[in-house]
Amino acid sequence: MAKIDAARIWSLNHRLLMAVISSVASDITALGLETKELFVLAEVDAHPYPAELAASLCIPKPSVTLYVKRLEAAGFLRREIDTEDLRRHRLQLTPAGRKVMQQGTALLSEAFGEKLGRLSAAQQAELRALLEKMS
Amino acid sequence: MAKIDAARIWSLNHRLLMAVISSVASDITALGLETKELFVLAEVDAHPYPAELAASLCIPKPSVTLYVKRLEAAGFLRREIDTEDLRRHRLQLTPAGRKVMQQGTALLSEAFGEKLGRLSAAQQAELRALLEKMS
DNA sequence: GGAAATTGGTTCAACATTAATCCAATTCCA
DNA sequence: TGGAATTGGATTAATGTTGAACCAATTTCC
Repeated sequence: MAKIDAARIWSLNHRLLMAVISSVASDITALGLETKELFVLAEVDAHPYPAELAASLCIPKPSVTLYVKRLEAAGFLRREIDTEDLRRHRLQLTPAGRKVMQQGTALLSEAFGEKLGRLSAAQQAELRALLEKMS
Repeated sequence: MAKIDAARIWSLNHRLLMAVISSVASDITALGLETKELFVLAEVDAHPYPAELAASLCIPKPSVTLYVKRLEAAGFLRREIDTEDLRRHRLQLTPAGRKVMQQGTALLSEAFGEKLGRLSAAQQAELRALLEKMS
């Protein structure tokens, strides 16, 4: 059962996440960014370099280049050459970027929260713990 | 905390799934289909009509048209006009399609199983129950 | 019965993504 | 030290995806 079940759990999970993301996609674009760009924004604090973002988010480097370029043009991101390594671009959220990131994150939270709401607080904590253990 | 935490759980989960999928992508394409096509194949038994697949998988109709066309050309899928409703195309896995679907699913299971393996059997069952409750 | 609205699926043109390739800065190591 | 290998990031040409519009079958409802 283990093998089959893993695929089933994966697929359940995948559909759940996809349903959530597509339910908020239009609200997110109303904030002035695409959902993929929101993922990037939300990771910048933890991974302030494009190469790190690409690895962390499992997206190709050229995509990161593109998203960062758009986010910078929109005034959500600032980039400066790293003084330690002149190849690297250190990224930083602007105040506007942080605001829109928090708004987008709140939208996601709200939508996912509707699903999470079917669980008790203890179960939510349990879910989080299980996911963290797997990460 | 509820709001912030929902986004955190969502994001944890998302990264986990993306990491799994990208780790098996090349093995799946070696089977002769794309990962997106595998998702379609794996849903055909439960949702044998393109419109249902689009809704169930949260992908646009034109994409389903394309994937189904490719899967049919590859001999993994057969389609026939539904006698009840001449607009509908009833889809059916071919033996080859079922085989490759099972192989692809097994790859996914194996990769996800490595993550799942960090949980006890009881915890795995718990995770599944939580996800089903949310779906 | 039959016009209007809905639904299943396709097409195509516009748009988004990415593999392959490149350049520059850095690191490795003989 | 200095040439080879590696790494960060950008570019571009090719590929993948999808919104908008479409046609045909079905359903609704007057």
